[in-house]
Amino acid sequence: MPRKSQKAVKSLQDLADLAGVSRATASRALNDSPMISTRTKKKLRALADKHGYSINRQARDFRLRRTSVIAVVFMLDIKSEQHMSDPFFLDMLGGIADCLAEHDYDLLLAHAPISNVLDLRDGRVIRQSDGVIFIGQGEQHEQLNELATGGKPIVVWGYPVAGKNYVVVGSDNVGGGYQATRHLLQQQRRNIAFFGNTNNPENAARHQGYLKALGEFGLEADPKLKIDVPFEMHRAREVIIGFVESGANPDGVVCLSDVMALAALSTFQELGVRVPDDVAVVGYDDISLAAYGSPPLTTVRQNIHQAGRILVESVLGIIRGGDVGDTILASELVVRKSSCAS
Amino acid sequence: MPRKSQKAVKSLQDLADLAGVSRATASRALNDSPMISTRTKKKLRALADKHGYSINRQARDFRLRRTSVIAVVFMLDIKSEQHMSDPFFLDMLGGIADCLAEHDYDLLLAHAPISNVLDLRDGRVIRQSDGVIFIGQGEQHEQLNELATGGKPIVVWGYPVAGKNYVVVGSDNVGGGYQATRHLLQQQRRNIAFFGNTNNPENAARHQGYLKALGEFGLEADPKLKIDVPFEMHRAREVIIGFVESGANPDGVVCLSDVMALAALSTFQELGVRVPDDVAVVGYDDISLAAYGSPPLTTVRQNIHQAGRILVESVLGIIRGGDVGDTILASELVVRKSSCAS
DNA sequence: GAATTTTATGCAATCGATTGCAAACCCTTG
DNA sequence: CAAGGGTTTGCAATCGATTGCATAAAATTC
Repeated sequence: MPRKSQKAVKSLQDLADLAGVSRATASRALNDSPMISTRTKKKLRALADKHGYSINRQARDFRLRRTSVIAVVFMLDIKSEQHMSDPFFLDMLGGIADCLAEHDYDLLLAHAPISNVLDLRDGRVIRQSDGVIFIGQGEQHEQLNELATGGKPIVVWGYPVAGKNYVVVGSDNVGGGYQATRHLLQQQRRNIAFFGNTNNPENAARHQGYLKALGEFGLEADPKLKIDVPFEMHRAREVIIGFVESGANPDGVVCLSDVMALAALSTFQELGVRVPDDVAVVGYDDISLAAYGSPPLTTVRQNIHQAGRILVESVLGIIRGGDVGDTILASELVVRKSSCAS
Repeated sequence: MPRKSQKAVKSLQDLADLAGVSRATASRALNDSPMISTRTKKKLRALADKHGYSINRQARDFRLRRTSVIAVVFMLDIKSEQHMSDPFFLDMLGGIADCLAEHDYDLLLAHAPISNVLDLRDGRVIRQSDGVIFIGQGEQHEQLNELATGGKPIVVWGYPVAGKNYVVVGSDNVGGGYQATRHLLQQQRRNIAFFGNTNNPENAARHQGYLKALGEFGLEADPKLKIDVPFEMHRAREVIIGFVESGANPDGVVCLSDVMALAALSTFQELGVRVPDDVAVVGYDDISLAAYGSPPLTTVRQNIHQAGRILVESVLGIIRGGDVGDTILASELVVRKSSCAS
């Protein structure tokens, strides 16, 4: 350990004084400007090291009129009651946080339910960030479109909609819904229910995949088998109980999330409906708990962690002025032995 | 909608010009300074409203030499492999985020595994925040102590240790471990295992509660029944398989988290050990999935969301210069019918 | 050695707020 | 009406960096 210096070197000025140069030179030296001689650079770097000087990012960002903050907004739909405690969100958040950290950006989390994203314009999320990542489109496609035209870099996790002018990162939801449904059909199941709210583009696409699979097997969807199950477990349970007691009798269920599927599994068993004998269940997301349900859950995996990284790369791309296009990731059916009879 | 003004009012100076006063007066008016007459205040407020002016927090914070940021560090122990995807973390994060937002603070998330918290001193977490919340003490009691003496406001979620000089918020871990164990003992179970790593104060306290309960029933702990199960599901499974195959034969298990308990449940069943007939399992945390395992999980509930809020109030209290003491929240056993025979 | 080019450094304005102190204003009152 | 007191307001420095432009120093050429 080097001897402690007389007084802390807190600002660039302190450092410059110590080196006998001006603040300007110190700044340029540390930023590796070509205007500065190698000798001076070396000297200043060494001095900075020795005295533990590190730049005041707040001051720098202030001067450069930027924030080094990316806001992340979880579009929790109040009606469908998806919680931020859905492990899906955390996986994604993890990917985002990792990638932002690598690029030296901060993460500002907004998690309150947002009834209208345009309201964000007056708040910190928009004004005090360099860009925003929205997780989910909700039913606010129009508003997102308007926000995007406001000049703030925006990227949305969801599904491309005709006429959008914001950047989308998403997974192949049609394919996911299709694979899940076909898997059930291949087991000779013919009364396949669809659990979940489809009033946002992402979920609508999965439903489209569901219809496509049914079509290939020459089936028509039974509207009674499509119900709007909330994402929250306790409320999901209530709805599913109502569904079963109303006499519905599916032999397969495609769910919009694993949490929902786990609730379904548990509720069916509670009601004496055997899984997978009477009804097979397929989930979505492949959260880590999926493998540990009983029975373990067959589900559609999206690479959420990677998705988080791509979201970040996309906003940063826009900030840098690049021409950023949409990204659609593959979905993959993960078959586990028991939630669907093999 | 009022007609758009000629040019955007972006800075205080713009607003002051518009009102025909100086920047200083505008600043004081918006901050409700007693130096300013009511008439001037009203005028400036109205003008600010009308032209959609809102203060530049970055500039203000810069001037006031503060950041309005509280950092949250999850002390993920590499060895025990607890993930941030443990729902426990998200619940707590939710409480923290809510409360910070109410106080107009930002949240900076640090989630990488931290091998030595003192390393944080050079990073943004410490330098660019007004205070830090640590979730968990890990094995770094000493380092936390040193950090706390560095003058940065710090609050730790964990369990009070003798000689600490940082503020702790935690729950009654001794009581939690005690209740869980006693519950099993009351069902005439006598070979009760303890799953999880106890090398941090929080978990050690739970183990102490476990020992206390055994003692009250005149039992001694069997060291073979205490094993170091990782928090991560897949790894937990491996360890539990090893445990059972080595001939261990507990009739009850106290786990350090629900995720671990769910892994235990599933692994036992996979191995043909019946739950709760052969072995009863108690978890910790009462995550929302706990009620939906099969069988549903008996567990110790901590009010995590509230804990998050208290953590925030505590750091802010320290920042304001208050005299902040520790907080210990109650733990409550939640008995569900099946993971332990009633 | 003087003139010219190249390279390295410094001066000072700037970003948008806050605040101590001085100055201007408005009332009373003698 | 001038002096004295209380109320409002403005001036200008400040926080810690970046950067265009001017200038100084060094290197090159004649």
